[in-house]
Amino acid sequence: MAAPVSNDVEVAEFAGQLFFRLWRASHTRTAEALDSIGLTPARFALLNVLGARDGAIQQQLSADMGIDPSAMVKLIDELETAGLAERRRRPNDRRAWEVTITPEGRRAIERARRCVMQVEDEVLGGLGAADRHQLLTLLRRALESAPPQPPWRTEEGD
Amino acid sequence: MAAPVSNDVEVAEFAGQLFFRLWRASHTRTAEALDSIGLTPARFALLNVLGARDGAIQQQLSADMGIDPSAMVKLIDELETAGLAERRRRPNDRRAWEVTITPEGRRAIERARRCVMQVEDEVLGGLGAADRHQLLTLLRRALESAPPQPPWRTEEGD
DNA sequence: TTCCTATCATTGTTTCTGTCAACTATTGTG
DNA sequence: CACAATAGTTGACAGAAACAATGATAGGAA
Repeated sequence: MAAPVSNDVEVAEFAGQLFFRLWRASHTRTAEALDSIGLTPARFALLNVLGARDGAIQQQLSADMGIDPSAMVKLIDELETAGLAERRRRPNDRRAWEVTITPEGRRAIERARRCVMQVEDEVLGGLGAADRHQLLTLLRRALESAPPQPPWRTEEGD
Repeated sequence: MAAPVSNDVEVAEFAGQLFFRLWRASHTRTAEALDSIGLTPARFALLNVLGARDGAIQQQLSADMGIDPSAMVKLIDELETAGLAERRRRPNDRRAWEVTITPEGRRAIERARRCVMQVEDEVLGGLGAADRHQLLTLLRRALESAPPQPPWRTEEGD
């Protein structure tokens, strides 16, 4: 068994590489933590979007998350099977399905958020509270001004 | 034709999601930019490592980059085919291959770095110089203290 | 109305990538 | 010498993602 890889910053000098390594560290741990409550990073990401965009149709959801509509189908299937979300026909347009979050889905969000915040504590643990807040602020500002993405593939939520 | 997806920060409230979205924005643009000089993000990442770890054997390189040894084989093959790197047997241990960067490889690094820095200007363009420096500093510090990764899969360099 | 086109969701297909196990060659060790 | 360990390589396999095709519905034009 090989020794764990060190997070060598010296060779990861570009922002993109830093983003990737931090995302990877966060993603792995998040996947492990969410697994205990039957979620995946992608499912949690969708639940999170539903928490703010409840009742949106699938097209809007896939656009919001930046994933392919066909990937959204599978994701919603998973949530529906788990009883965390439901489809219902949009009254005025029977082509579209509005996706709503169930009460159990809301409870799952709360549990999942605690998991994810704990992971975030681990990943960003080396930073003090002020630095951490500053980092989050800068990340959000950078993202706001970053060039928009093409209508995209599958998102790995966290 | 679907409209470009907005980088909606409101629903991406966790650090992992922000890392992912910023990495994705950076990665796509970097791939496009590097394509014009026959490179990929992964090849560039390896070239970059070779610039600092010239003469290292493949095992060390794959550990440094956090990718599988078998993935490293293919990556080096690509660089060798392009004349940017070379394998040579380690004198004392004929099992191991030392990987060295060629002069052309060094020139490729320079060209590639200009491409990548230009992309970084686009992605982080919304931040002022001071904020940008601050962000990079915080990212490096976070990565240094983040929990080490298991001996991992393929890295998407930038 | 009827026809044509566009939209929403879904399915299936194809392609690609990473993961893993096996294999060769070489080294070190009892 | 026999045996285990290491470096690299190969090929098979599984999973994911992108894309095209389909069915159902809506809206507009003749």
